[in-house]
Amino acid sequence: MLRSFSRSACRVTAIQRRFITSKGSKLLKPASDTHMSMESSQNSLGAHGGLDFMKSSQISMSPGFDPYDMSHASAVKSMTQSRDVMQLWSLLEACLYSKYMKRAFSILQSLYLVGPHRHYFIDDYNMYLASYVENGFAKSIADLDRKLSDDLQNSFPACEYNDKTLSIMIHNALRSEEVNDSVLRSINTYLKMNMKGIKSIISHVDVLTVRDYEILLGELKVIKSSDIPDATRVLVEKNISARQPASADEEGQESPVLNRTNTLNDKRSAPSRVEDLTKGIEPAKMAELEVESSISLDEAVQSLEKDAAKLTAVDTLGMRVVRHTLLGLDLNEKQREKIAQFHFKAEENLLNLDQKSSIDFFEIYRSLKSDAERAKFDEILESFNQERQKALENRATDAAKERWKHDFEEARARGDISIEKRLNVKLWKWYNAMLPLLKEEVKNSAEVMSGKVKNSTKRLSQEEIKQNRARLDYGPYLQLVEPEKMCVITILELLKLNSTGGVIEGMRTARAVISVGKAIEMEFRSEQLLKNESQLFKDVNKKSHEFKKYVQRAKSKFRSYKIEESKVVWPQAARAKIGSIMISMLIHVAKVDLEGIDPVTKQKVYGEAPAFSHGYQYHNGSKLGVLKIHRSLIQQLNGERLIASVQPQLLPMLVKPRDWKNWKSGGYYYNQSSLIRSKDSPEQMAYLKAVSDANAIDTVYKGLNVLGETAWTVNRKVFNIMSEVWNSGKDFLDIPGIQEKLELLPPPPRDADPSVHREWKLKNKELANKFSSNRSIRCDSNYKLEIARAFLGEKFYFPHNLDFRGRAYPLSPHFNHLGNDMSRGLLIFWKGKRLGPQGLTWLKVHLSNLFGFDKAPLVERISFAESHLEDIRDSAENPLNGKGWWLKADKPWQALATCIELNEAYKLENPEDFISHQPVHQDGTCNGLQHYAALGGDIEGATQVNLIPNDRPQDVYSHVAKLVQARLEAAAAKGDEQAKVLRDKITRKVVKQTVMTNVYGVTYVGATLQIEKQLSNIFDDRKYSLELSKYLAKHVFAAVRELFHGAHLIQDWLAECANRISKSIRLDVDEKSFKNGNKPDFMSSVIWTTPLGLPIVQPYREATKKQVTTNLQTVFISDPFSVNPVNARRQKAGFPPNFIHSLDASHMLLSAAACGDQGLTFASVHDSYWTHACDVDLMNSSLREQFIKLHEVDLIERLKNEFDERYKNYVQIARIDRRSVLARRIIDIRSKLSKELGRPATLADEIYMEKKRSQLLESQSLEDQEKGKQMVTTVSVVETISNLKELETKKTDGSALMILVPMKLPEIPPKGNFDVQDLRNSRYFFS
Amino acid sequence: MSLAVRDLKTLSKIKHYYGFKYVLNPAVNEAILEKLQLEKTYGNRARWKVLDLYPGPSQQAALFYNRYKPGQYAMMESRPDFFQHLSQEFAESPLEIYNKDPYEWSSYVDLIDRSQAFVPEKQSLDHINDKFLCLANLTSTGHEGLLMQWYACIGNRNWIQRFGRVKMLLWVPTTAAIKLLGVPGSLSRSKCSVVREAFTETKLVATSDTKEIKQFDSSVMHANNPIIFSNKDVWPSREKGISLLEVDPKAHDIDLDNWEYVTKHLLILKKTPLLEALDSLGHGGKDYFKSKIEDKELLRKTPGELTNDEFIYITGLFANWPFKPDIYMDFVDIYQEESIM
DNA sequence: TTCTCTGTTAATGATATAAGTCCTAGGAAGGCT
DNA sequence: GAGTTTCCTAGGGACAATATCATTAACAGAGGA
Repeated sequence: MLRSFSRSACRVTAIQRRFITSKGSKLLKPASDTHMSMESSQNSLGAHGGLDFMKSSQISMSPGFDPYDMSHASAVKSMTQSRDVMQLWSLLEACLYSKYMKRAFSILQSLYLVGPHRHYFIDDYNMYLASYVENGFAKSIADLDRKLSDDLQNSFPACEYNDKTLSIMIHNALRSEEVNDSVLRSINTYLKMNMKGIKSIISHVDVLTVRDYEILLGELKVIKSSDIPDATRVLVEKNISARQPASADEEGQESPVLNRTNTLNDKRSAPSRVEDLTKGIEPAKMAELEVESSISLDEAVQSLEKDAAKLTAVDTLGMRVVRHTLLGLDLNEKQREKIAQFHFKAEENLLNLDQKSSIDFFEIYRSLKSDAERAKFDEILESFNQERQKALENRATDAAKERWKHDFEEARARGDISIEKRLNVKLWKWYNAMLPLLKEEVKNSAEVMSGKVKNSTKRLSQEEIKQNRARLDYGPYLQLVEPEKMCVITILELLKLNSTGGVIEGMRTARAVISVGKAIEMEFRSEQLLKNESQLFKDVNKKSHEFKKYVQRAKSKFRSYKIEESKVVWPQAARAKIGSIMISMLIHVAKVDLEGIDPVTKQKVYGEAPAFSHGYQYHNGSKLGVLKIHRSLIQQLNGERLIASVQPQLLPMLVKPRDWKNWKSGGYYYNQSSLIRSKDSPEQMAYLKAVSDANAIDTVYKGLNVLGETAWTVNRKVFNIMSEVWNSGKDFLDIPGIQEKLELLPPPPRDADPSVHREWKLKNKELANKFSSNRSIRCDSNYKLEIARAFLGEKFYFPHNLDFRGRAYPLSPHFNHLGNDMSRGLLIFWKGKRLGPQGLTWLKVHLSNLFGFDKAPLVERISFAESHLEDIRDSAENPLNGKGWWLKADKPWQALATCIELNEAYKLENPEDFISHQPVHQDGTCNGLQHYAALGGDIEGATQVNLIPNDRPQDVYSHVAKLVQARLEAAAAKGDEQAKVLRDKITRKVVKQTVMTNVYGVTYVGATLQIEKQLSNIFDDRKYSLELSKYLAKHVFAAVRELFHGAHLIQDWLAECANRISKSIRLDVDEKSFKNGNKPDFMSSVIWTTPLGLPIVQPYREATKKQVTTNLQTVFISDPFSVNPVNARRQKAGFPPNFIHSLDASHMLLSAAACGDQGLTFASVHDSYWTHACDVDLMNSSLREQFIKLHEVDLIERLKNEFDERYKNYVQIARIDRRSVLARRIIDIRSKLSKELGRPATLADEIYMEKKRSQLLESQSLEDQEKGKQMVTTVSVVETISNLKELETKKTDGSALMILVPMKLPEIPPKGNFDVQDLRNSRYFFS
Repeated sequence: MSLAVRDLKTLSKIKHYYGFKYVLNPAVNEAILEKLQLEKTYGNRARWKVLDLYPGPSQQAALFYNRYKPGQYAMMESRPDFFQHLSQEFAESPLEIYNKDPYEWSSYVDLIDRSQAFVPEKQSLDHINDKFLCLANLTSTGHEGLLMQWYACIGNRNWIQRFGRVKMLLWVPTTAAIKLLGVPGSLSRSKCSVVREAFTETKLVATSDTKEIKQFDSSVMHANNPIIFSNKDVWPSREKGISLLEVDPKAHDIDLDNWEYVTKHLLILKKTPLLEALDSLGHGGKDYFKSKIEDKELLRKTPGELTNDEFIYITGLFANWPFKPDIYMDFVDIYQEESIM
């Protein structure tokens, strides 16, 4: 079948659809509105396999939507504006929180002046107004009325209030002492002023408190119960009935929440969106159920606890219930005792290891007999963990501080005055020294900001004036977080950054200041959430356990509401400034005690020196600001457990992550994370927001939520072994041993030959490099182990989000299943499943795979494991002192875990009865090539990567190795020396990595290095092996190209598309893009939509960095809001692999969703999919089905259509021979144009002319269309030419003429005959 | 016999100049030689050895040879076009041509030690070596690094400077000359000018009439009174000019390692008062030096205003600092890590 | 009172820093078949 | 004379940063019309 046939059908529909939608939308409406209108027509769009591609791609291409890729001038303008807005926002926010209402108001005035932002201005005003009210600036109702009308009429005439404004007014009215008639009158007026109905006013749970609702509903009776958002309603009603027991019945009858018609205005309160923990059950019912059970529990608690003799006091009722439930389970004596003594203090930091009397929840869970008990246990653990998670996320800094204090006091009590004081004692001292300094600074800058300090009044030195000016900049941010916390944060951050950035005993200043600033911002955000929360719920009766649930639910609703709402991030420069202030203060106070030898007197001397020192180092002639940590401190740090300094946002979660519902709501509870971690690409964010608002990427959310739902725990056995190895301090597998300090070579004599000096320098650099990379690996392993230790016996989850191509990653970076062999070996599923016959065999296969024996038929792999049963037993029972068979595996730690699992299973009479927690992996055969083969319909390629059924799995790497071998033989025969040397050295291993990464666009240099790594084992001479590697890399590339011809055609096509797109010009560019003559700045990046509807924007642009002055030094940081030309090279090089990654990511998410539907536990590492051993077959068939579903559509064709549509009317620059006919015609047109303009015409003029033509052609009026057809432009002339290719020349001199030609993408390479449906029977597809 | 001196017109036919620039006006070159009065230093012509590095079109070499007829005149040139040109030009002359790259340290070992083809006389450090002169052209911007290393070699007394205080006549880009000749307090004061001050007596002999020469410190122009030639006499001629430096090495006994560390770090903060700048030398630098330096006036100066003697003074204090940092760990290794999964 | 000119300041851009200089792609030329 | 090879050069890359100087833009204030 020919490609052209199958490809055209889809195109017509796409264009028609676009036509319909573009008519339906209004140009000037904000993007989100446009999409809403489109939503109605979406049903007809889902034709392609039910995936979200169509819906989403149309949104991002709709006429009103143009976030970034606009003309240079307007892009610059809007981006500078949005940068300004961002800065103003963050300032506004800061001022409001620190109660500088005056300054806040003037910021509002500036914001008001930003034209395009006007539409959203009312939100900012509301923020201001709410703060105004909250801080008691409104003396009375009338007072605020006056203010509002004055502001809106005089200061911001073009701004209209909205329902939120009204809810603030109501809230203010209800603040007054007594609720009398006049209050009621006012409230009634406000309610009547509604824009979208009373319900809309009432929906603002972030403004109105529970008490407010109570009064409105209970006392004033001006609203209906059904108007209150769900989560809050139950709470309000309960509260009312608690206050007025008499009328409880009455209210209760009214309350049943059956009204489901209230979704029109406020999506967020849609009752169908059930809160995290109560998935699938209608809230009201749920509530009833819980009330019942918890009340009865309450009673039971009393009776049961009377008997328990030695229960440790547990203060809250909630925790009593937790413990009670646990004790109610079927447990053995030891477990009971443990639980009885366990504190159940949620506030106890998980990371305070020494103080934690640990309880192994996993062990208890595993010992439970019935599913019912396990379910009950899970539920109760979840509610306990809910509290702990909150404590973890919010009290991290306090916990650290408490520990320092504790250690300090202990040391003092002991009278310990030795020089080698414990680290924490030092930290506590620093903290105490720093705090007053910081408080002083906070005070000073507060004074400067409130205008009390005038530079003119007092005589101030030049420096003070400068300092005060700077305070105006950073002052607002300094007021937001308690000084105590800021001190702790600063200290922790600096310790954490020790030896990063290639600095030997310290860190880069730039990184340090930004990290500190960022950490403070993070603290502010989560604190802010908490504060608001307690503010709004302060009147709620919390004493009874029964209420807790409601409060919790309402709070969680409130939180996600609030998180979604927050739009501000501090500008990088502000972070740096704050950070530098903090750090310079710490430098000032933090001291260490020293001893040293005086070089003159040779006496021992004692002294004191700053613990941190700011200086510079050179690298290749460029300066680098560094913050050095004193050596004596470094030595102490090496021995410490620094786990406490890990931000809680970087740890796994104790409870199920918040579901992804929206592009910026999901993951942690008190911290915002965004769906896509596109580092500072506002462009992609804009696209993402649009599709997210249109609910076009629900499959993505669904997949991610499945990943987040997977509960894990730490494999205690493996952990113990690892811990033993670790504590020995020796190097073992990939863990480097402890190294005391960096020993450098002594310098050669001064008058030695310069080459000797050079050698010495190089050697030392290498030593330092080795040292610090070992150190950082060991440090990283330490983090992993310590986190694992903290989570021993716990049930935890990994919240996920996506990188810019849509690949999923856990948010917690240190310890997760994507990590190295060590992390993976430590992780097992919380949930266990019986192996069964299939499970047992898969477990064996898994072991065989881990040994690298993964390309044989399954039977052989099974027998591999079976033939090593004795080794398995030995490894499991005697891992460190036995034969150490597991150490020979490719992935030893995971192999060990599997050995242990198998060994345990075989201890049973019937191993199939074993309850297994071990994840079993299924990996694709070079997953990238699988996608390429499917895209190209390339039969040979498909065979190689097991898309086509076969009784033996194909081994690509061996195959390529063979091909390379053949090439070398041929070359050797011709007398090629290098080929002769290499011909018998080609193994599977040598080529493996290169073949694999080739798909992902590895460069020639990268491949050379990979091969060199392998060859360096054979050849000693580094230079020689590098030379050979280069040579070999060429051959490997050629061989892969030969073998996967189809894939490479596609790859080239993708690259060429990216190349042309990133060198194309939009018609509405303006002169600014042409500032360097006829070399315009290219602004279009490659944008596409994944099959799941996720829009991907390649973020490769030329970054512009600027110097920002801070207290310590200037730092060089990039401004994410600047509009920069694209980096065409990177766009081109990145696109093919990124496209493939976006496909494998789609496949993963689809599979995740499918597996989730089937109730499988599912985890993935990009192209390696994990589940329980017994479910592997089920998962495999899902994987195949989803792969087929993905590739049923001709994705390349669809991509081209999308491109054609998105980059329609773009032009590119070509060079043609000046003497050709075409050239003469163009010159002719140009001279005419010049005459009209009265000046020489530029390329920009031509583009403008062409723009007019295309506007006419696309116009609705026939007359205009006709005009357009008549118009002759330099581009239209080219369109008439068919042999453009022939005319093009490469010459850059005078003989060539630069012309504009319409951008045309190359033709798609023909598709082969492979039918993806064949995959269904290929069992080695993933194995 | 006299060697032919080619003019600019002829020599500009050489295809590649590899980014180097040469003065190709015989009159200018003659004037320069006249001004240098080398005969005062090098009395014994027969035992006089001259090493000419990157001779290029070799107009200067021909003039030099014609004027002085030194006992040995060796040229080191490996660039194909120039090497070929030299081979033709001096085939029948006493001038020696070595096809070696002056950039490589090994070239000198080969020439001097291994092949013994050019063996200069080693002399003591109390005078300029009167049997060995080095001429070189380092006018390519890419070779500025080499120039600076040669200066460092003077301090280290290695490379050709192991034969005593060997005078060098160096053609360099004017911008480099400006940097090297910076005096305390001037705008162009930098580490390399301190190096120059510490190890050498360097004079500006000649410079082209491009506009950069305004940046020379007026005292330099005054004291050296250089020949100013037209930039048109330079080939290939661009807007940037070249200058000739006469470098006379000095004897010194500086504690080089510490001195390097101190100057390097202090000169980063050229315009920061010394007391503050000293803090960047290591943990507690400010306190230590404050207690050691009596002269408060010195502490108020900025590093850019310090003379080498003052740097040496500070170096002395630094060396005796009990808690001084490890000066050999003074480098960074960027580009490792940064692989966030 | 409004407007223009001038001096001041903030912001932005440019340049030097250290001191072994990486590699490869692309193009012109030169010497060969 | 076409094609291949060789050699040069530019040019991309990581001056993947920072201090300081030069230049420009912005701004305020004074003084004149």
